[in-house]
Amino acid sequence: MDMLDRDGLTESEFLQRYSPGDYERPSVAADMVIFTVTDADADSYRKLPEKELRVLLIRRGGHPFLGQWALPGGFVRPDETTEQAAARELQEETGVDDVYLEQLYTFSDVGRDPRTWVMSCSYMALADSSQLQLQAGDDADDAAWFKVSYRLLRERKELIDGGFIKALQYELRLSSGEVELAAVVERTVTAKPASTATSYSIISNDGLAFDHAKIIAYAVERLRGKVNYTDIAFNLMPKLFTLTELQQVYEVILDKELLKAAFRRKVADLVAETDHYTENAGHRPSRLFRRNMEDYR
Amino acid sequence: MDMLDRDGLTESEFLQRYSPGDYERPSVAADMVIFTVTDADADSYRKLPEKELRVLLIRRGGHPFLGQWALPGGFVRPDETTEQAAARELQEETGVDDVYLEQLYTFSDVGRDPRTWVMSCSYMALADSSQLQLQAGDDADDAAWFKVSYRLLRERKELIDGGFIKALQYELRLSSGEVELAAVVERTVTAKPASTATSYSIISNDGLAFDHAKIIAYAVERLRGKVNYTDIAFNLMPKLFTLTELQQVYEVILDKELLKAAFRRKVADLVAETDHYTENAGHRPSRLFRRNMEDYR
DNA sequence: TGAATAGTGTCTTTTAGACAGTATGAC
DNA sequence: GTCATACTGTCTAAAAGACACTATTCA
Repeated sequence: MDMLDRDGLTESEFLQRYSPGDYERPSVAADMVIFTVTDADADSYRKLPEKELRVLLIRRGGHPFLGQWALPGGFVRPDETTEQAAARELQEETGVDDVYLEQLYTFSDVGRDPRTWVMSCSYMALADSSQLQLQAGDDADDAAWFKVSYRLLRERKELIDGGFIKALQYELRLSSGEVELAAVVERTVTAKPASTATSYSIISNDGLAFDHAKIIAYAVERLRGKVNYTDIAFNLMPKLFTLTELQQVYEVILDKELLKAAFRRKVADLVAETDHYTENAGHRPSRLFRRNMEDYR
Repeated sequence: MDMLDRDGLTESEFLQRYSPGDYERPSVAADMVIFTVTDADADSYRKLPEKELRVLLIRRGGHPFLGQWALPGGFVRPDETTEQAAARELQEETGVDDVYLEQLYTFSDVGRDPRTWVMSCSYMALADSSQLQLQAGDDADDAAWFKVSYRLLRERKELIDGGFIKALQYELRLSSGEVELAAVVERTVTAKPASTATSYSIISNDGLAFDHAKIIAYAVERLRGKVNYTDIAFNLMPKLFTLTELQQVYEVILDKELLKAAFRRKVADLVAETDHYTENAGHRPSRLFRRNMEDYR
């Protein structure tokens, strides 16, 4: 390119002389909602264990939010993308690097970090629990996998002039052993004649650092939204699994029971059967399946 | 909170003494893909005009990418969210402030801005064209509304060890009067046994600044994805519209013809009929509808 | 009257929901 | 045989696709 600008400079001349101004810049953190699905303790050896959706949190060892629980994350460096920063943190926290990673949303509320101007570019990671070391307190950090519950608590709709406001409050409950965290997050849809806007806010929060309740709520909603029309759930499954296990994963994500026959029809093209079966259960063995890579939509 | 950290400080003491380190921070820009739908010139007064999906671009008056076309946007300031920055830029560029705004994705590729470290937090805005001044060259800037075409160009699938790579190339064409811009963007899905990853890359680019071809492609895909299961399209409609116009908007977004009867069934609950009709068309008048705000799902 | 669009009726196909039935291995 | 789960068959209901038909205005 040889175009000259107002000062008669070429692009390379311009770039050589360019110096960034000294206006303020934010720090950008990559924070991660790492989901996995684990087995609950079975009541009896004959019953199948229930599945639980879990998320990794880290107990803060310093101010601010000392003693509270936060999502794993860290600051993005100049030589990497936000995604690479997320993958790097994930590797450091969990020791795995080959997991599903999806950018969620960039949170930038003023004052969301009391120290300084920090934006959070958040990611959702999905990992098969059999590849993870699930023990808490692995690092010097106090890390733990929390069971996730996210349920509609209250619903309010109000008609306004030519539109409406709809507010949905969801209760987020996180539990790990003795530790119980809870928060209420509200999603508000404001529909006006010309435009519709959606906003999230934290109504109450007990034990979660920063605005991380909002980020986790956003992640659960994204996961629920995608589970039905994508094959995202397979990122939570081991290589071989039974169709009942796959259904349990869908159910624990959606917090809703599904009908077996309909579920099997729905996933029929997504899975491929193998010649392996489960063994030594107190009941009929189940065929093991793997993800079907051949005819992907 | 009166918890003390390792140094024996309370949270407020900690914050008072806190000083941000001098490590490098990125600039964060809010860039916007502003969509609207306009009428093409009708062949005959008796025929209905076709609809066109349009996006606002600004011709760069300085380096880098001098003379090329870029999305409107600007840097986020410390006292505002990325969304507020986007809304502010939108107001400055188009004079409207009551439009639909949705965060898309944060692009952070290293070197995406040749000057310095800049991330782009991108937004999609949807506006009713009757509220906009559609003339180009409104500001001192050279601004124009480009007709958007986004079509699948090539599809490639390759089976790899235990997984596959699927690459979809889309051609993005933007035209405004004599100006024609074109780019090819590839979406690559890499499915491995443990995880699936999706990435976007620019294959070719003629006339678009920065990585904005990728951002526009991402916006079109988001819009197409949401049009079928949300009421997002109403943000592109005037207060009163015919069902044929609504269908045309769906069709121009999806780049696909829809069946009239099925379409009307689908949107039946989303619209409310009025007692007004179109007038002076060269054919039977059409009932005007408005968006139904009463029974929102 | 005819060109062009508005709007409806109905048949078929597909998909989802519901539920009952049979099958099988460990004890 | 019994328990618990595996797996299948089939009826019904709802949604989507396809297409033809009638209705209405204006030049």
